[in-house]
Amino acid sequence: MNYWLVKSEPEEFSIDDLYRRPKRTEHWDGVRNYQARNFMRDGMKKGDRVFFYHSNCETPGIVGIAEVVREAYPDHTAFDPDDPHYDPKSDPDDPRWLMVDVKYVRKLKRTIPLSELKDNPALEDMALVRKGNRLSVMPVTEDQWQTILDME
DNA sequence: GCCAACGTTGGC
DNA sequence: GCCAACGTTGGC
Repeated sequence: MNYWLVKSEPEEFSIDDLYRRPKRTEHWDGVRNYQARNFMRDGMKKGDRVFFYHSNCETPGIVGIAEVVREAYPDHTAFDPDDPHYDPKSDPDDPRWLMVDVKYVRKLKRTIPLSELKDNPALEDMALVRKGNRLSVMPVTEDQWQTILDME
């Protein structure tokens, strides 16, 4: 099994929003970064576990766990001119952008704030804690996963 | 192919 | 709200 971390702005889509979705499942649309897309396309497999991270909010940090329930398929929001993530260069016959479906697993007992993640030497290789990193989908090693669960 | 300009991300 | 860091765009 592989481990991942995805970011979301809670005012746009929070862990509670995921919980309230039918079947507690939502498609992870709107990723418009090639590196992040490639992780979804090439790496994310059904059953993989995913840390849910809240960004751009009062206390940025890891708030919960989800799981991949459907592997990469075309992100239809790229084809919709009325969608904020519309990309005219994504051809429906050769989709440029992909998404996966993720399902709520559980909330963490507490938010693990970014500040604590940055302070833990065991996590210094995570893209998340490196300065200026904007990647919204990233891999997490098994050791990092366990370290974070221990922090919970 | 270079690189300046621009738009976005996201912590603070 | 500010702004540093980064990715993308497009002129040349």
